[in-house]
Amino acid sequence: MNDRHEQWRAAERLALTLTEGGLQRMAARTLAVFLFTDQPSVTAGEIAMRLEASAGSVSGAIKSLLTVGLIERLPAPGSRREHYRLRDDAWATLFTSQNTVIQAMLQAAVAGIAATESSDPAHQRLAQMHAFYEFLLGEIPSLLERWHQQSS
Amino acid sequence: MNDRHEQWRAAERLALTLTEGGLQRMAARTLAVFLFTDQPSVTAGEIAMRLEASAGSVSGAIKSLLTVGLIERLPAPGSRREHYRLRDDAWATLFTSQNTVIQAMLQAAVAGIAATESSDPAHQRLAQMHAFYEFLLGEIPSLLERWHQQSS
DNA sequence: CCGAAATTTCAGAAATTACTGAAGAGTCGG
DNA sequence: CCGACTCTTCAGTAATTTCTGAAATTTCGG
Repeated sequence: MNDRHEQWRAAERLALTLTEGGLQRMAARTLAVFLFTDQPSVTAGEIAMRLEASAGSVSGAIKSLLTVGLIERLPAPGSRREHYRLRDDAWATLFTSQNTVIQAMLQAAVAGIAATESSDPAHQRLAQMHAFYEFLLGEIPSLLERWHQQSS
Repeated sequence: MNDRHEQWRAAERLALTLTEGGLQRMAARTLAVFLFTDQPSVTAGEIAMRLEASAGSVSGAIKSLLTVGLIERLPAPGSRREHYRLRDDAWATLFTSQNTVIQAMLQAAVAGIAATESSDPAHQRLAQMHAFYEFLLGEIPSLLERWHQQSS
């Protein structure tokens, strides 16, 4: 039930799901390593070995995960290698970053509304779209607040 | 302010945003046409002309939009061509379809938890992940309910 | 400061994904 | 039913994305 092989299968499957969710392939696999490792932190070299991937692609993946805030660089524990680990609020962060798309949709709707006459059917459709994404965006803060309350 | 060219620029920009959100390129551009057209319904041929794309790629895009429920085929008005239009609840549908990823994440977390001992740090991380996505999934029904109440 | 170990960068290769064009299937008017 | 018109399917191609490998850079121990 807890053999390494089974864990590894689960990790690869999760990586595929993360890819569905918009992460790049190698970034997703790297994130899976951060999740499933039995150590408190990992180095780029360990990830490369684990995934049988080149140091270069791992470097790129780590960079992108750092950028979106899913992992963090640890204060060097005297070693030459950089240590990284999954951030505590990684999932909420991932969720939030995906919501930037919502803002973009909202702005696109605004632009479309401005470019159409109110008599144009397109105007109506864009207004509906705008209403939905505005609603959605408004719900997110309280949603995250409820989460933080519940998890603390 | 309401010239066709400006509208078209807005449509192309929205298509790009939709692509960010996970739609395929041509499906996104097709959806933009459904939004910005000044007619109540459009045919595949009109879309192909508008996008300067092949009939084949438009056919594929329409098929995928039908599958996720963003557009609908209209009862044929006596013409030989099929007419399609954006569905009323398209945006809520799009939102919901994106949430299938959340369910997949949840299941991935469950699988990981089952594959690790509780003493393993990975077990803790997976439990946190599970908690977040379970929370998220639980919030969605009431969220959509509030939307339907507000929009009606 | 120098050398070793690790990471980052980047050009090229590989793989994946998306589009086209043509052939085939379906459908409606006559 | 036949013929014309439209849509769909699919194999091949084009384009994009992603990975690798090697060189350059950074960092730390000595």
